[in-house]
Amino acid sequence: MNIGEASERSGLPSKTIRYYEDIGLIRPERGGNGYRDYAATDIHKLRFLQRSRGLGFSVEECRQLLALYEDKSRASADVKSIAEAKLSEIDRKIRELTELRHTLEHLVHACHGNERPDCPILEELSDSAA
Amino acid sequence: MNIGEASERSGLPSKTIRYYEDIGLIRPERGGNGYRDYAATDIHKLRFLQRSRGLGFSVEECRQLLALYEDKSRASADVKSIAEAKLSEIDRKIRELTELRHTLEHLVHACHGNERPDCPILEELSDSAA
DNA sequence: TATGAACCTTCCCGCAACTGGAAGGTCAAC
DNA sequence: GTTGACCTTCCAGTTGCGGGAAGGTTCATA
Repeated sequence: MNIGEASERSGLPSKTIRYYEDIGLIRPERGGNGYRDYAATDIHKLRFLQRSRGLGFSVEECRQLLALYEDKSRASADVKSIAEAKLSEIDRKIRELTELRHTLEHLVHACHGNERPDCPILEELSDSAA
Repeated sequence: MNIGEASERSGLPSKTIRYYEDIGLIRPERGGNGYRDYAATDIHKLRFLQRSRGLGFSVEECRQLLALYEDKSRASADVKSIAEAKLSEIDRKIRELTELRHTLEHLVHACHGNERPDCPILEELSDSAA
């Protein structure tokens, strides 16, 4: 199957699929005309990539997950530890964003938002220790 | 003052300060030896940038904020609207990450994390509609 | 049979916001 | 005079693609 259909079936843009090939995540066959030819297992991998990227795994993490997926003798603990690391990373990001939210909300509430030039937001950014 | 001291006082790496100059955010004087020479107002701007970047504003947003900061006739409403837009963007990111967290936590809990190869995480990534 | 659209190919540039490193100039101390 | 810590510019790399050029292939239609 050509890349266009692979794109439709996997939910990934053709550009992305070519990129994944570039960085060695997938290796489709080539037809006599030079076109990429995707087999069912390739589509499977592409969908796997689409989902794991959607879950916030980096491409390198996806590479690890894909390797574990193809290694029938791997322990589920190996996969779990990657997922747990990602989980705590997500937690950290949520914490950081929440703090940011508080600070910014405080500033927004303090600002009158009128036609006058005095603005607590700029004052805070400029003067104090945020 | 040289870039090293400007770096210490602003909390920004020298590389970043040079980059901000490259993209036109600051324009320090130059000494006879070609060294950048930072005045107090430059340090002020750099700290402003350091804080607003830390609050999650993009460099382009920082450029706007800096322009508003320097424009004594601007209305505080202009600043407030930028901050409010950023606030809802942060909210959106938090929501997305929270959803992600739920999905991933569900998978992690479902996985035994032992020496056996069966792993619900990989099964989910591979088979179903995440 | 021609031709036009819709595919496909490779290649290279660009994004954000820096970071690292190479090659070289300057300055202050010993 | 020489060491070492500064400073300079420039170039390349990062992440994960997207845009677009220049060209080949395939298929339907006039």
